[in-house]
Amino acid sequence: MEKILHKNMIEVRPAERFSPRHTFSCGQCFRWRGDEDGVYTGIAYGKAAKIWEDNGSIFITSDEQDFDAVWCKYLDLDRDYSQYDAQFCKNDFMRSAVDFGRGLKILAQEPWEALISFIISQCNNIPRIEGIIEKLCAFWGDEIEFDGKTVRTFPSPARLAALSLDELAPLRAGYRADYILTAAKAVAAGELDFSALSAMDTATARTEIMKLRGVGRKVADCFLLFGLSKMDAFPVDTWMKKAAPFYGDGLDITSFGDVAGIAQQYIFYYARENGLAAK
DNA sequence: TGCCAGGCCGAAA
DNA sequence: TTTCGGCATGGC
Repeated sequence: MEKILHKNMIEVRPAERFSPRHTFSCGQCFRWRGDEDGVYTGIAYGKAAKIWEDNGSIFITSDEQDFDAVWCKYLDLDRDYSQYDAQFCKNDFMRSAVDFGRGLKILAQEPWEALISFIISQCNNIPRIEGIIEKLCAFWGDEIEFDGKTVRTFPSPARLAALSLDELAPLRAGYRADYILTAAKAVAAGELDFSALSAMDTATARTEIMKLRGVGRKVADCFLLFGLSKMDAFPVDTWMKKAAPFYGDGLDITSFGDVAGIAQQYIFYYARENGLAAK
């Protein structure tokens, strides 16, 4: 991967291993917005940026320091996913899924944001998930200036922990509000330590995070995969169950071993975008 | 209008 | 251990 410095912008090439569209619209994150030109705007680790692809390169509005400290890791740019193609493409279905989503990357999201985002996602549809998270940030996030306007970060655990259920009511998050508050209080009180979880093996970390009220196997594995970059975690949701008869044709998600989570994301994205139905 | 959404909890079997 | 009703809300 080649990094080229421009004024207020970093160029990375070649671009074929990273697709902003597939990465930001494959259902792993809820705060990146694309415009009609394919320019995506979002916030991570307190930094805002625009990211787009043009003429074989990826462009990121960032200085070199933020690129090295935040974006390179967040976008998983150093990992070449093509190394998994032979492993993933074991049948026609998997070949189609990988072809469809080629260029998607598993984002290294902030653990706290990933946890809350996927607590909100449970039994919910994506437009509404995005709406609830947008309100969450608008109400309680910190202001930062970007591109001539004010944008807001994802609110801190302490900020949310100080709220009551009544104060969370404007989110219209339903029964999930209680889960959000429970998680915020656990993190703010130091009972839930993301660094400690990160150091654990996946199975142990899963057992620990599932002790939180409102966190079952599905939310836990989304948190492990998208929030702690544990690539062997593999969330199984309704779409994955619908897809199972297809990818499971002599194949099992666990057979993808320590990158099962990446395989899972190809399958989920392909199944959802193509309205895959069970046989 | 009714069905469904990147589910989870607690009780019953 | 598996199954199942209830849960809040709103997108489609």
